[in-house]
Amino acid sequence: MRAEELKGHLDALLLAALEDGPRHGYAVIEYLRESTSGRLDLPTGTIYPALHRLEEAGLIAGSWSVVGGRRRRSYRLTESGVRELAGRRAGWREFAAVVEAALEAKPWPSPA
Amino acid sequence: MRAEELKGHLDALLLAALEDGPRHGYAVIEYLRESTSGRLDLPTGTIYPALHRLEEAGLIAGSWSVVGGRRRRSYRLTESGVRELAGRRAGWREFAAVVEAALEAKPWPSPA
DNA sequence: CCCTCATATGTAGTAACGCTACCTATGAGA
DNA sequence: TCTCATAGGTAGCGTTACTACATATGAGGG
Repeated sequence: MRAEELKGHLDALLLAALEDGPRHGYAVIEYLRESTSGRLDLPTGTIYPALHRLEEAGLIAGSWSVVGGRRRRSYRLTESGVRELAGRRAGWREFAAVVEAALEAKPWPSPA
Repeated sequence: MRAEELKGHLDALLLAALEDGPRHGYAVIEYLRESTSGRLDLPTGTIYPALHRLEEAGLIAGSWSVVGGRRRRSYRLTESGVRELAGRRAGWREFAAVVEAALEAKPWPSPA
């Protein structure tokens, strides 16, 4: 699946990916791929700028480290990020409900 | 709710709004507002260009008429539009499933 | 008669954001 | 040596919903 239609929802997924502890960008990609059974495979050109945006917004905090000779930037949720994630989750449910209402506002909603 | 987060999904809603018969732009706005209990109130600057796009793409077909002294452009789904709508509905379900998987995937199941 | 509102359609310009394509660098394994 | 997986990054593009504005008619109130 392309992340094209993710517009406006990617941030929520990134925050969720950091909810159970810090991860670096590459690991976030793998996490999202695995947690969606391979259906969501984001390109690095999508992930890294998005993480920078979230850091700039103060929702996540990054720190450099070196593991196995490779430098990593690990991100953790800030307090603000935790609140934002909660709001995003609620926002998603609201959004999904609205789309489903509009999409399925049909006299035959369920198979007889 | 703003349609900002609709990016990539608005077309599906517009096609769905025309599924049970032709409507003109203004009526589409009202339909979407009512079918979502007022939660989705789209500005005309969003609707009209979007309808033009869909017509250009051959998914809907428009025709002018005059009702009560006011000109209207009514749109109906083309065959291509009907197929597109089916695909969009399937696409939505897939998309929603992916987002929910990523949003709710927890390595540590919440049941305490 | 005038003014405002609801109806009805439209455009111009802007901003957001995920994309493609590309670049750099290290460690492991063939 | 060569390629792949790992790890980070940027530049520029295309799409798309937005704000703000413009036009026009009919109905209703003052």
